[in-house]
Amino acid sequence: MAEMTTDRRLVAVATDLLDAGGEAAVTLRAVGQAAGLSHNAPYKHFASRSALLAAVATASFDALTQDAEAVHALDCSPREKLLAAIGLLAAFGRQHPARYRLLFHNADTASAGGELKVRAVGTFEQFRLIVQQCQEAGDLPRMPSPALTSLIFASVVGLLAMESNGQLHPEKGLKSVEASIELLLDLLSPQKTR
Amino acid sequence: MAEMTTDRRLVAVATDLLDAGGEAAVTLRAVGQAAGLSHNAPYKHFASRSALLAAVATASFDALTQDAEAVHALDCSPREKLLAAIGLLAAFGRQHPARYRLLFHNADTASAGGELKVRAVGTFEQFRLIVQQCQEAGDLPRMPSPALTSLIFASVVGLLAMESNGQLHPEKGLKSVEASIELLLDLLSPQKTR
DNA sequence: ACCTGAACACCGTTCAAGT
DNA sequence: ACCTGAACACCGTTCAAGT
Repeated sequence: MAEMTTDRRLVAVATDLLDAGGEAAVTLRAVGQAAGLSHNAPYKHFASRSALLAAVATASFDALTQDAEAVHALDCSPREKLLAAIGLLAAFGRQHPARYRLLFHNADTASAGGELKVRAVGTFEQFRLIVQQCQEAGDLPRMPSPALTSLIFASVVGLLAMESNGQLHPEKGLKSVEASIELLLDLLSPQKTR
Repeated sequence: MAEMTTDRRLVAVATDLLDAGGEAAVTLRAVGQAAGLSHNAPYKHFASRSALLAAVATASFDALTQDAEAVHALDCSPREKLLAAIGLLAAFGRQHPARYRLLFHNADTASAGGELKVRAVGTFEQFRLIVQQCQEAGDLPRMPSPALTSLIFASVVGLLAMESNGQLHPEKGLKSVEASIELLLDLLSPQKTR
């Protein structure tokens, strides 16, 4: 921890600022100061503020992928794995809303390519492997796993967006993210016995 | 058109700037100038930049609701209505990505209440009415319509987010937003005969 | 009631130096 | 190679005036 390249420290500091105060709080001046450097030092490691945020996103996708891999390695039923992986994403979105937005609802992230895109695909791939296991166990319909995974993944992303937007009103019959996803999985299940 | 209160003109100008150049382009100086006023005039009508953007969001939810009402009044099958309403949302997200983000993925919009929240609920309600018709026609499972609507609505929102993020790769077997939604509706359909 | 202009404290970014 | 400090052109916001 103590021995960290300046690049990594800048990314870590920017991540903390993002989590603590939202995207507006990630100013290069604040990043520099928190890293014990001048307001200008970030430019020696990143081409721009956007590039720094892209590095934050890349690292976050990586962390998310690692967590999903850990879930994949868990010794439990595929359906439980899938729910755990979804819970992972939900927890991330709730605990770090600004960072979650950077990963899934940001224009710059969207138009980025290279390393960032590769890492995002990696996160998705972990989910796909778990969905595939669910299919093999008969918990989800037999069909190409990428199409099914993107549908389930999108549902989670959309539900989290609605929750974060305060558009999921339990008092009006709208279920929580978790309950909605369980409902979806039940409706998709080939044996509708649950 | 020519006779417009200053409030409305400011909202219209801000909307155009948002659509044309993204959220960063909506500066109060640019808004004032485009409206033929000083950079300071917006403050006489809106408490802050956030308040102006909230007014933009409110008006956009309104327009979206009106369009959905028009679809609801269409003379076609419920399923076609639902697909048309979803197409409406998809077209909006693709044609005005920055404004779409303001409506569905913005922290300030999320924490807003009052008029803005009311309008957002109005948009959702139009979708719910159409979903309910689908249920009555036997195209969707019988269950409380709010829970089913939020699930379908969230899927659309999430798929659009993934598409906009470039995370929907057709070459990798991930279907388009429209194809994914049709897949979802087919999987949800009580009579799996389609 | 509605608008303007100057001013303040910020920002991202650039550039000429420093070690 | 890595960092600093001054400077530039922006911003949101405030405030004292103007009509």
